[in-house]
This record gives sequence, structure tokens and C-alpha cells, in this order.
Amino acid sequence: MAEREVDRSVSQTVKAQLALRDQILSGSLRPGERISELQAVETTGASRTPVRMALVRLEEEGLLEAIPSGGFMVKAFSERDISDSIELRGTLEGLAARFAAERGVSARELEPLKECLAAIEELLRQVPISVDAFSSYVALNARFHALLTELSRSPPLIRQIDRASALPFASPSGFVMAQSALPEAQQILIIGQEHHRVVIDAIENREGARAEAVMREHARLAVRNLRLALRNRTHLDLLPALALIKTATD
Amino acid sequence: MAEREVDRSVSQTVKAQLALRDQILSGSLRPGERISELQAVETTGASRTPVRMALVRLEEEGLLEAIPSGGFMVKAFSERDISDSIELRGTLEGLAARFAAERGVSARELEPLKECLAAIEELLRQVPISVDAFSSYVALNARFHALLTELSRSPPLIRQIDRASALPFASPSGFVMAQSALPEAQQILIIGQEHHRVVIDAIENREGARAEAVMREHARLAVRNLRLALRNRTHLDLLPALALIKTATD
DNA sequence: TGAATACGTTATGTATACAATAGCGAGGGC
DNA sequence: GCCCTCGCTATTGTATACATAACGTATTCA
Repeated sequence: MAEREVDRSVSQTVKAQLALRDQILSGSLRPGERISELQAVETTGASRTPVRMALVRLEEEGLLEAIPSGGFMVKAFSERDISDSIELRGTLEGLAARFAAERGVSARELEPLKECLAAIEELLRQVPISVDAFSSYVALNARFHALLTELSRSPPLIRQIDRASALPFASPSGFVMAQSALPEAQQILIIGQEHHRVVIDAIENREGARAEAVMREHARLAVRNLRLALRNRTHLDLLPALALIKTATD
Repeated sequence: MAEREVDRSVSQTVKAQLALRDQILSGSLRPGERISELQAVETTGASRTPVRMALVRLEEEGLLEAIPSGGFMVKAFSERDISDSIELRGTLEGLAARFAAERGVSARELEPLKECLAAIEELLRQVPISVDAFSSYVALNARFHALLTELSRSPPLIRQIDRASALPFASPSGFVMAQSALPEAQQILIIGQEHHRVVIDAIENREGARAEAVMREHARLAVRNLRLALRNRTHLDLLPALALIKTATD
């Protein structure tokens, strides 16, 4: 193993996967660019075997694409790919909300969701919102959606939603808004909280159809939001944006 | 490479993946059973590196589960896991149908779908259906659903539907029906074709909501079907069934 | 007799050596 | 002068050797 410094606390495969994902999301590797295994070995500090395992995982995750002649390249996405992914995710979340409503959720299980919503609304009360508060919002919003998904009690659905989240959560809309349109963004986010409130209410009252409908509407709001944010951009500089805002504004 | 016989026509990784999937689906490896890499090396003829890549892919595919202490085991599914997966897939197919309807599809693109439906209805005209005809039906039905999915023109959605299809297409309902309830199955399949006809019509007339609704109803039919087929079984002997019927009855 | 610890065996995680192919460039022929 | 071909190089695919951790068993002590 020569003089290579090895961190034994986490597996090399996981370390490589995290490092490579970070490179992709941060823009060190640009969409369409081929990933060199050798280079990945150098930058991650792992050897080729764990690097290759990480590459396979990232391909399955949707961030990489296999090149027929061998190797992998960073996947590129169109605006429609992103908006479709947001709608797709909203559809699955709608199903999760419906499952939660139909299968019943105790008041105790709903509590964390309500607390999360309260925290978000508290954040959004300051106008205009600060960049710091916005990034707190992003984390809390991700938590809200994760908690909601869990309430479906459906492992296959939860798994699919996780897989469907890569693109929506990496949506550039959050990035664009954070840069130039924070006040406008805030207005949209406040509307989004109304959706959050309704879905909790619908689940409490076991109204499956209403719970599902509001989550789908919630996604459509995010799509409109994305379109708005991208209107004046000539091209999608997508992946680099992912590192800055790791979750969407939905 | 010693005296190992190597087949250079396909990659060792792919070969190992196919062989292992076959072992899982055929029941050679039972749910909950740990997969030994050494044993996999012996049975697949590939060496450990491609075997490990194949295991990672099968894990991402949902057939395997990582064991915290290391290695992989064959995943086990409950009846609810399967029915949720069918409904999940139906929801995504509904979205695909809606996209197709809203985005517009030319008559030429719709032709293969119509031909496929005609072939299925021709098959189902013989009562009772033979086992051979049933397996032809299974293949044609998979084709119909694949063609429909393609019409959405949404790569992220197509990808998700592919990923969501593992469990529904492996549903034991087809197996159970093929074994003991072919005539009853046929009745249900005939109802399913009505859904297929409606979805084509809805796409042709650009009625997105109707296209979506009928695909979701189609999935609910498959779920009822699954419940019916499993009613008298005391446990799910799922994976072995997968090898016999590779696609669901939806 | 039971439980706990230590040791050995086995299997996984990691690293690296080897093989083969694809891409690229240079040189020669048409 | 352009195109085709041959060969080299770089990179991926595969195999295997080595390290390490986990599990099972046996032995010993309480």
C-alpha cells in the first residue's frame, strides 16, 4: 500500500463516492466531461476498486452516464429534465401523502412535521429573508419532505422518492433565487407553506385525495418557480449550482 | 488468468450480473440469504471484481440489500411492498400517459401501440387461454407498457419507471394465475385491455387527465388482482416465482 | 455447568498487477 | 494532397494478492 495515507474511519468506497459527488456537484467536473479513473484515484485518495464501485453507484444514482466504449461521463440535464423530475417527485410525494392519510397517522407521529412547519414559518417571517436564514430554510424544507415521505410507511415508495430527489433537490431554482431574487423567492416560499399546512390537515382528517392533490400542486408551484428563475438565462449551468443549494425550493 | 475459461463476447460484469439475477429470480438464492462472493465467483465464472460490481448494481436495482457488517443478502418483500410497488408504478405510468397526451403524439408514433393492443386482444380471444398464449401475452403486455412510457418523451420519467418496474413486473400474481387460475385471470386481463384502449384514445385526443386516470385505475386493477391471487397463501414465496413470470398482469 | 475470552478460520474490503481495447498520431501509398 | 493503415499510448476491464474485521469454536475459569 506504499506511502498512501488511509483513513480507516469510513470505507474507501463511501469516501470516494462522497468525494466524487462533491466534485460533480461543485462543478469541478462539468456535464458531458469524461471521468478519468486515474484522476479520480488521485483526487479521492482511494484506489481503483473502491473508485469504480463509487462510479457504479453514482451512475445508478443518475449523476453519471456510462460511455459505451467504457468509462463514465457526468450526465447533462435539460431544463425539461429538471422540471419533469420536480413534477415526478411531486407525484410520488402525493402518493406518499395519500398513503399516510389513508393508512392513518397518530398525533404523535404528526408532531415533528408540525414543529418543522412552525420553524419554517418562523424563519420566513423576517422580510426580506437573509441568506443565512434562507439556507436554514432549505435544510428545514428538506426535513419536512423527508418526514412526510416517511409517514407513508411504504419502503418501496420511500426508496423511489429518495432516488427521484437527486435532480429536484439539486434544482438551480434555489441557487438562482438565492443570488438575485431572494425577496421574490420568499413570497413563493410563503405560498408553499400553505400547501404544507394543508397536507398536514388532510392527513390528520384522513382525506387521501386532498393530501395527494395538494402535494402535486406544491410541485407545480416549484416548476413554475423554476421556469421563472431560468427565463432570462441562455443556458443551464446546472451542476455547479448543485453544490450551493442542495435542495429545491418546493 | 490461469486455466479459467473466459467468454470475451460480453463483459464479465454484465455476465455476472445476469447470472446472479437469474439465481435470485430462480430461487437458487432465497430471500434473506446472504450472498457469498466466493460462491458467486464460482457459479458465474467471473472474478471477484466484476462480481462485486454486479452486486452493487443489483443492490441499486433493489434485489439485494447491503448487510451492515459487510456483504449482501437477497432482499425480502412483503405483500404490501408488492402492492405499493404496483400502485407506485401505475402512478408513474399515469404521469407518462399525461405527458404524452399533453405534449402531443403523432398518429405514426401511436401506431405500434395500437398494433400491440390488437395483438393482445387477438391472443385473449381464445377462451380459455393456453399457457403458451399467456406467456406471449406477458411479453406483449410488457411491450405495450414500454411503448406507452416512451411516448412521454421524458428521460427522467422513463428511467424512474424502469427502476420502479422490478417488483411489479415480478409480481407473483402472474405466477399464481398461470398455475391455478388462468381462466379467471383471463377475465381480468380482458378488462385491462379496455384500459389500454382508453389510454390510447385519451392520448390521441390530448386528454391528459383522462389518460392519467385510466392508467392509475389500471394499476388498482392489478393490485386487486394480486390480493385475490394471494388470499389463500400463507406466505409469500416471492422470488422463486419471478423466474417463471417475469412481468405482471397489469 | 455455564459463560467469557482468546484464537483461528473465513469472508469481505482494498490495493495493485496484468490484459486488452479504443483512440490518436504518424507515415506511407494512391 | 488526401486518405488509409499500422502502431503506439493511454485508459478501462479483469484478475488476484494482501489486509482486516467478523464470526464461530474451543478452552478455561468461576
